[in-house]
Amino acid sequence: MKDSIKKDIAEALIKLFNINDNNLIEVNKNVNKHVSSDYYTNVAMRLAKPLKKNPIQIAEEITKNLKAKNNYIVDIAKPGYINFSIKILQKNNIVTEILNTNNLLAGCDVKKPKKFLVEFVSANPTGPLHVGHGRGAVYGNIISKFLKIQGHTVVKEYYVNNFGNQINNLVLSVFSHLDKSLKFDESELYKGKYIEEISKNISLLLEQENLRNNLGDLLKDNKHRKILDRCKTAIIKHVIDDIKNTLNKLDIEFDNWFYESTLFEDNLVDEIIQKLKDSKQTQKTDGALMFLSDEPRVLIKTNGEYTYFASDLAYHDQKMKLYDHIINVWGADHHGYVPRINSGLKALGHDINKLDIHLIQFANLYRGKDKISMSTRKGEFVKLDTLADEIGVDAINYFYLTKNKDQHLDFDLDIAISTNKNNPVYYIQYAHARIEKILNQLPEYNKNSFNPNDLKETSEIELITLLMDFKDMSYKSITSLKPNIMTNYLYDLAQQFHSYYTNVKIIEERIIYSRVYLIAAIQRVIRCGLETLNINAPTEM
RNA sequence: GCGCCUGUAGCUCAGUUGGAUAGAGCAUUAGCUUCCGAAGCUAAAGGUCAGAAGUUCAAAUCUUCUCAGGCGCUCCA
Repeated sequence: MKDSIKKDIAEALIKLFNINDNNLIEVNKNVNKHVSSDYYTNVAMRLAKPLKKNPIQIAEEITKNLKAKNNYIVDIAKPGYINFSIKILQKNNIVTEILNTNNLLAGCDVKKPKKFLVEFVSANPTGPLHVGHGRGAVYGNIISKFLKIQGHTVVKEYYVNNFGNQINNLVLSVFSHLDKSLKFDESELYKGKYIEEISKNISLLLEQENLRNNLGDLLKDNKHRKILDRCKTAIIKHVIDDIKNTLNKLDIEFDNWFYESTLFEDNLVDEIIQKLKDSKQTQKTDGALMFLSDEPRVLIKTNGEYTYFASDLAYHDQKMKLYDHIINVWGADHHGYVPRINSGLKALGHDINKLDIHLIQFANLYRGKDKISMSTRKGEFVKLDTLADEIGVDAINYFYLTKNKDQHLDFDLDIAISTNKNNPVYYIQYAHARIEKILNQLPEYNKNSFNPNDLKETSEIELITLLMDFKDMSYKSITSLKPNIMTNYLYDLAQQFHSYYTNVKIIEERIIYSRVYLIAAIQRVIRCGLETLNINAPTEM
């Protein structure tokens, strides 16, 4: 509808002023409560200056030259708006359109599908996922889905940092737990229940090798290197399995688990360092190798170890070659790292427009007024598992997705577990279930036909207008990767429906079947929206 | 000190590439059950869009500055 209005205006402009510029014409949904129209355009005001004419006058001329006026009513408002009201009968057809369309999201398809890599979660394998990881996990998963809906090919990848120092600290943490007499830097050690669990496994492994009582020697002595590596591998596997279980619980599945260590095994890190050296963008400072960015950044430390920066560049270098576009989902605390990666990749000859780094702001969880902690190191955290068990996957998805990613998010578990209208997930699902109940009582409603003339109540027109918006709204949500647009819309729709339900009785002695079609269409849209967000649409609750 | 994100009703937040008189929910107050699920609905009240200047016919939205909060400025990960 919006498109056909736009087309009509475009034709009028060519005819009147010989202006052929589609970017000039905006047709927007009217959100102003004091104006009753559906759409408006500001084109007359934008033309006022170049044409040196009064915008009202321009609006009048355009209005007179609109072609397909039979679908809508036009009026002009100061200082130069042209308002379009879709005729009610025309509007009401959206009901059957929704019910007869196979794929409501078909309009989101892109013309040229690309190969995407979406890298997300990628928490260091030094402990279980906690609630702090939840937002990035859910966000990464949903934008991957949105990209797929658009028709792109998407690979979801978890980048496992299994190489650096923090893994050594994890191993030491386990050993420290097994033998209290060993002395390490306490502040570097990981604590928490999971360390105990891992320790049990490792203890068994060491007993088999008769090394359980010689942990100190094991660490010092180079001849036990192989055993030590086996321990390390077993520890990482234990942590990764736990992470996989948690993600599984959230219905998040990765296509690929990429281990940092393979970059070194395949010599890729040295390759890109050589490349950077060749491009003369490195320098040696105090025995360390620096990359010359905004300021010198360390690639190889004085002690010969590689920094994360080095392996990250190797990782991205490889991915840039394999994909058309890469999205990294990072916590907002990493933002200072972005320019470094960009300049590094530029130096390696990559087009950095192919890389998008999505920074997710922190989410704070509350239980009533108590803030929930999430420090891995101290072992004081709530596992994401526990959260999933407590509030359910639907609530997790909804609450993490309902705010823009740039927005700090406070979310209260007491609301998420409540089963009343204070909980928006519940409220939306309830609308879906309520409709199901009615439709169940009228299984053969479609033996009666839909008559657009039946729906003339204000509440019905408002609902239909909302249904009409679904196409634009879902397009915007999916193509701009903003799930919060969808959550907000669904809440609005549920609200309108509940109000309608309370005020208009559908099952009466004389049933108006067009109303049944209307609520069926509402249910269809709610289900589609919820499924898009990985939230269940229950038929009863 | 420098950089990124944020600042809209008491609270949590919407607000479309700049458009008309600023939008919800919660909380508060006052109402609504012989009737499809009250797991709900209706209404009232609540605003210097952090502040200032600028651009524009038009600014919550764009620019600059100031203030406040969060985060980052390691040869940490």
